[in-house]
Formats: sequence, C-alpha cells, structure tokens
Amino acid sequence: MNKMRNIRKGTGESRRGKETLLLILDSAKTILIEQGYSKLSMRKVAVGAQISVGNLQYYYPSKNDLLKDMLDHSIDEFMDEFERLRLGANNDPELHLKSIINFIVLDLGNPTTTTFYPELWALANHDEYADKLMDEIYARVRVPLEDSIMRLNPRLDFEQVQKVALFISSSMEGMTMFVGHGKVWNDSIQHMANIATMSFLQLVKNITPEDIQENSFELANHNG
Amino acid sequence: MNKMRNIRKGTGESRRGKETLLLILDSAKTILIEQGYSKLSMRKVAVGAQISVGNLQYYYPSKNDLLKDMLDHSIDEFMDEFERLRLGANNDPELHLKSIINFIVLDLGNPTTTTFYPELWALANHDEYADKLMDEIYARVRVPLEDSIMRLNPRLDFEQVQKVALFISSSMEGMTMFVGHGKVWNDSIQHMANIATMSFLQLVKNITPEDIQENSFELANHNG
Amino acid sequence: MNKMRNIRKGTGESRRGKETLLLILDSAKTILIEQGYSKLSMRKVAVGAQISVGNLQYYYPSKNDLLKDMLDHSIDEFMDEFERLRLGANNDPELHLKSIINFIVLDLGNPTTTTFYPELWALANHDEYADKLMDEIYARVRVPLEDSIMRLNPRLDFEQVQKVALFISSSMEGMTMFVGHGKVWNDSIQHMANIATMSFLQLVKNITPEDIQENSFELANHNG
Amino acid sequence: MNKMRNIRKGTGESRRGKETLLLILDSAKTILIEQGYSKLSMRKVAVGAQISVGNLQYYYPSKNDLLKDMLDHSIDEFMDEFERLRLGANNDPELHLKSIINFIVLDLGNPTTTTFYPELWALANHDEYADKLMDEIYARVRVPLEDSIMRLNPRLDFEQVQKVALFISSSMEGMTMFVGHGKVWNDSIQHMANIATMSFLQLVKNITPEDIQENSFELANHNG
DNA sequence: AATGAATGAGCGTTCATTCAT
DNA sequence: TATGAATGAACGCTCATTCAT
Repeated sequence: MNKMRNIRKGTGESRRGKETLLLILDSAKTILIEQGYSKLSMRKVAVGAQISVGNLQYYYPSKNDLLKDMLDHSIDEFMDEFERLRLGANNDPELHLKSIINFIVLDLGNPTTTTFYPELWALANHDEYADKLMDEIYARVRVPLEDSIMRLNPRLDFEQVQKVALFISSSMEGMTMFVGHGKVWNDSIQHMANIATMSFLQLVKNITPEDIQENSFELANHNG
Repeated sequence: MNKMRNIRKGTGESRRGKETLLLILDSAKTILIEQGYSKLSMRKVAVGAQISVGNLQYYYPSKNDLLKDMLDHSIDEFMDEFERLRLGANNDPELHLKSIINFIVLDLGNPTTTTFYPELWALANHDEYADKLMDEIYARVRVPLEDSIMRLNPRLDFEQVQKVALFISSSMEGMTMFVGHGKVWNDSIQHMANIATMSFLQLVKNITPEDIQENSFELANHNG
Repeated sequence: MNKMRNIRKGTGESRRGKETLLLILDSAKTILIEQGYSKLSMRKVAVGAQISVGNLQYYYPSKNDLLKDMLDHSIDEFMDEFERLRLGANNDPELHLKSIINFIVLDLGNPTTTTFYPELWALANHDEYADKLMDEIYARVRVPLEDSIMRLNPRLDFEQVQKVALFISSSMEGMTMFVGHGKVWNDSIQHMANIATMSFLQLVKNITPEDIQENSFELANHNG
Repeated sequence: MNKMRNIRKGTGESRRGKETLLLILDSAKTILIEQGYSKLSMRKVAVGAQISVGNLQYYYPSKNDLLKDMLDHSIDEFMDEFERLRLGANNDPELHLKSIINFIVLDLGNPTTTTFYPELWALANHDEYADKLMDEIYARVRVPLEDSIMRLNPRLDFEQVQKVALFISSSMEGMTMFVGHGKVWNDSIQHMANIATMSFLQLVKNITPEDIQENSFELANHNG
C-alpha cells in the first residue's frame, strides 16, 4: 500500500523518484515541527531534502500540494500505531479504554506530536484541507472510544456516546500544550495520564442521559 | 492602568498616538484571527489600521515588538472578563467551580477565542515570548480552580491540587478545536459544558492521592 | 498636466519620486523596443532605471500596472506631436491631408515607432488594456482624416467617410513592417509616402458611395 | 515535399514520429495564437501535444528550433492557399489583381491570420529568423501583384512596379489590426475590401513615375 | 521514440526594515 | 507623528535545458 499521494501524474514512478519523495516529505515535516508553518517554505524544504527548488516543484507543483501530502503522510504514521493498538485490544472494554487513554496521553510527550498537532489545529482554522483532515483523524480516533463507552454504559444512546467520546478525546488533546515535550508540566505526564484514566472511567460509568441533557437554564436555577 | 506595553519609548503618549496604537493592535489581531499567523505582515497591519508602513514602524520598530504587544492586548481582554467572574464568586466552592467551567467552555464558541488560541499554542512552540505568555495566562486561570479544588477535596496536597486543576483547565482548552465557532460540534457546546461540569465535579470530589500517584508499571500489571 | 497615472496612491509625490517614475517608464519603454514584450521583466526594468526591484514594485505593485502606464506614457509622446500637427493645419483640406500622410509615413522610420507599434498590436490580441488603448489612439488619429475627407468629398455620408479614413490610416500602419527603421525598404520611405499621398488623394476625391457598398456578389458578376 | 524542416537529424522519420511532429507544431501554433509569444513555452507546447517535455526536446532540442519550424509550418498553410489562387488566375491582369486583393483582405478575418501575423511582425523586430521569413513570404506575395501592375501600367520601370506592389501589399496587411477577427471594424471587412480594390486599381492605372519620384522638398514647397 | 528526474536561472511578488523629510 | 522612498532578501513558481533510462 503506497500512502503517498503526490499530485503530479508520473512523478515518484521510479525507485529514485520514490526516494526523493520520501526525502521531501520528511524535510517538510521536520521544518513544520521545528519552525512552524509560517516558516515552511519550498526553498527550505528543498534544502532539507538536498534537492533543487526546481526538482521539488517537479514533484509538488504548488506548495499546497506538498502541504496536503505532508499532512497525509504525517498522520498516517500516527494512525498506523493507533491501528495496531486497536487490533491488539482484548475483549474487556475497561481495559481497552485504559490502554487507549494511556497510549494517547503518553504519545503527547513525543516531540513530533507536541508540535505537529497545534500547527494542524491552527492551520485548520484557515485551510479547508487541514480542516477536513482533522475531522477524519479524530473521527477515527473516537471509534474505539465509542465502542468501549457503549459497552460500559448501556443507558446512553449513540448520540450521547458520541458526545462523551468527543469529550474524552478533546480533553486529552488539550493536554498537548501543557504536558507535551519541552512543556512545563512534561514531568507530570504520567500523573496526568493517571488522572485522566481515573476521571474518564468514572465519567463513563456514572454519567446519565440527564447529566448531558441538562440545560444551562436549569444550571442557572441550581446556582440560584 | 495602561495595558499596552509597546517598546519604543515615547510612543502612544499623545491622545492621537493612543488611538493609532489601538487601531494597530486591532488590525493585527483581526488579521491573526482571520488569516493566521503565517499571513500576518506589517504591510497588512498597516493597511488594516489605515496608516503607512513607515508610521507603523514608528510605533513598533520590529514585527516581533508588535507581536508581543498584540498578544498582551488580546489576552488582556479575556483576562478582564475572567477577573470579573472571579470577583463575582460567592463562597460556595462547588458553585464557583461550576460557573468557571461554564464560562470557559461557552467562551470557546466565541469566534475570536476559537481561532486565536490555537494560533497562540502553535506560536508558543517556536516563540519564546508566546510561550512565556501562555504560562502566565493559564497559571492565572488555574488559580481559582485550585482554590475550589482545595476546598472541595482536602485530602490532596498542593502539588496534587495543581495537577487536578491543570487537568481540568487543559481538558477544556482541548474542546476549542471541536466545539468552537464554525466547528462540527459547535451545536453541542452546551452539552459538552454539561459533561465537563459533571465529570470535573466528580473528579474533584472523589480523586485520592493514590489515584494520581499510581504509576504506569502498576497499570501494566493491572492490564496483565 | 501630469500624464503619468501610476496606480499606487501616494507614489511619485515628491520631486525625487517623480524623477524615479520617469526613469522607470523610460527603462520599460527602452526594453520593450529593444527586446520585445516577451523579454520585458520587472528585474530588467529595475536595472535599467538603476533602482531595486523592491522599489520598482513600490511604484508599480504589479507588472500590469507598469505596462499600462508605460503604454499611456509612450503613446502620449506620439499624440503630443500629432496634436501639434493638427493645430498647425490651415484651412485647405487637401494640404492638411497631405501633411498628415507625410507626417505619419515618415514617422514610421523613427526606430521607436517601428518597433513599438507592432508590439502594441500583438499585445492588443491578448491584453484588454492594450486593445482599448489602440482603439483610442487610432480613433483620435482618424479624426483629422475624417475632417479632410468630408470636405473633399461631400457625396459620402459619415459612415462612409469613417471607412475611407480607416482604410487610409490602416494602410499607412501596414507600411511599418516594411519601410520602418532597419527594414529592407527603409530607403524608399519617401517614395512610399509619395505613392500614399497620390493614392489617397485620388481615392478621397473619386470614391462614390457605390464603390464602398458594392458587395462581393456583384464583384463576382463584374468579373464574369 | 516535406515542408517541416526540424533540426535534429533523424527525427520525424517514422510514421509515429511524423504524427507527433504535427501535434507539436499544432500545439505551438495554437498557443502562439491564443496566448501570444510571451506565453509560449516548451512546457505548454508539450502539454498541448500530450507528450512529455523530454520527448518534445527530443524533436526540438531548443525552443528556437521549434519556433523556426512552427513559423515555417504556419506560413506554409497560407502559402498553399495563395499558390492555388495564383495558379487559378486567368489572363486578365485586372481581374487577377482584384481576386488577389479580395482574397487577402477577406483572409484577414480568419482568426488565425488576425493574431498570427502581428505576432510575427513583433517577433521580426527581435528575431533574425522571423525577420528573414517575413521577407521571403511577402516577396512571394508581391510577385503576382508585380506581374499584374506591370501589365496594367507599362510606363513604370521594375523598381517602380516593386514599390507600388509593396504599397498595396503593406496597405492590406495594415488592415489586420482593425478589420480582423474580433476587431471593432470586422463587420466592415467587405466594404474595406471594396475600397481597397477601387483604390488600388485606380492607383495602378494612373500612377506615373513622377508621382513616385517627387521628393519631400517639393512637397514642403507645396505646403509653404 | 518516449518518459521521468534533475538543475539553475529567472520570473512577479511580498516582506521586514531603514531612512529622509 | 506621519509619509514616501528605498533596499535586499525571500517567497512560490515557471522556464529552457540536460540526462539517464
């Protein structure tokens, strides 16, 4: 299965071409992670891949084409790992949930993850393709979460399960900027994983449809 | 209290200068939000503020100077609201916690918040000042959270309280990319606030020092 | 009367700016004439004007803006001369016609005219502005021709006068590529002017509405 | 008779090669006509001919080689038609002259002619080959004109005949930019052909050697 | 006869910055 | 305070050309 989907027909056909394609994508990803999207330029990618700008543009006629392929390529790596985790799950939904949480939170400490995802989120606010990609990734991440939640709390209908899964997933993503690689609380990443595990399990087991539905007006009344 | 801290001595002193300064900062913020940091340029800021590039550079000799002031200015607005919330709190720690959670989560639906913060997080990975600023903001946001947690769960020592507060705060930030303005799950923002409230309250009340300390090795044993 | 109409507001305001503007337009025109439109680049114009590319783009944000102004500027020079000729005309329509013909045909020998106009014609086939400009120039050139023709041949209605003027004008333009500067027949330019004068005078005096209206079918009949 | 004269020895020898050669030349001509010489590039020609750039360069090692062959090829088509006209002429010189004029003027309405020739004239000012080619074409076009003029006006010596033929030929070319396809006066093309026919016949019949020889000094005297 | 891969120069354009006025 | 003028570097991109296969 060839995951690179470079745009221009007829590029990356030969062995040499495929090697160059990989050099390009790695270079682009490295620059995105080390310097951020605002510093990502075709020139820098070319230098990083040790090819000429002209040749880079032979593979990717426009910067946007490169961006797309680079995002695909970067995400595929994460997804591959995640897929392995999913397949290795046993039948115990609680155990499965725990292992997913632990995997995702600890993965935030990976330097690549720490810097790549915030770039993607920022990009998604201004770039349609990045936005679409984000939707796809996180939908796939939520699938095993939803599966476990459904089995651990049969009172919830599917929409409610989806929202709980979304809460758990986004909750973990939010830690990136605080416990990720190089961040102030990076040393506490395992403690954060523990809190997350404890918190999410309790949530999943105890939450009722009413907890979710309760509207802000009632909340206001409670307050008063 | 003048919150703008523009670098060049003696600028923004006259009435007209102050007005121009505000026009500049608003223009910069608008561009950051609408087009992202990679598209933010001195030229565009000058056009947006309806002044010449030369004059812009009179106020901010370098782009970085502008960036700093713009971040300060943008965050001040959020902090002002947050401060009002803090001061308006009554003595009930649970009620206070609930109102903070509700305020923060619902604020994510604000278009400015939705796009501004991801830009800041991405920036913080490559810009020292943005990084420092983030630390300051979120430390201040956590203070009232820590206060409530401490009172609701006296078993936890301060370090543990800090970590629970960090978990809750980052958890909410993570929703930005999913329930923010224009995002797929924006319609569910109130439901997400409900889940968050329920989940965090349970967490704060029930968590023990052991839950936090438990290490991954034990987890591994549990798994096996 | 300032004939330069550079696009960007606020450029060319100071004395120095106006000088630079002239250097730019002269440089552009020289390159167009010496190397042709396909070789006209912002870089070459900047070098010719002895300024930086950045400064050139300060005056003309886009190449098209420069092209427009350069065309305007180049044509103004021709029009100024032509206007002087028109104003210096006495009341004798035949004499006036002769002097216009002589002026235009001999002007074709001017190196600038020889190369500039074919570039303009080619450009007009692909560039809307050049096309519009051509219409304007030649309409103005035809005015004094129409005036003379009308007086020399009262049998023609205005539409017919226009067509005869168009024939005469375009006929002269066609000589550019043959008797212009550096062309094979350049030595015969005065003889060509003589033939043109004799031919056009005869035409104007003798042509009837029927000559113009006669359709190709009748022509075929005449032929048979 | 193979009219294509591509440079590289041994190309276009096989049947398939000849087909590709035609695709290339057609593609080049189409681009020249639709976009102008400044937009004519090897890449675009290759795309238009549906071959790779590498293969295009197998046929034409340099862009200039392609340009030459393309000009030859384009002109051959016009010359073929013109040759047919010449051969179909009967013995009446006036009739022959009329049919040539009608053919040439009406041909200006052909979209290809309208745009191709101005490009050629512009090119001829900067490209030696295009210049040489122009000389050849128009010399051939003038031959039948000279033949008719000579027979219709025996007073003229050959040099004078040549100049009258040149005047008539260039006069017609000049109409291209005004009555050609898509031009403002295109609807009047038949009327222009009529005026041309009438004017040129009168010229040819009545012109004297003195009319041609008369110098500008005498003209100047007339004016004064 | 044809493709894919690569180069290096040049293109129009945007940029942060400097400086005279 | 404010503008207009200027620079030099970098940007994304197109180009003619070369070469291995």
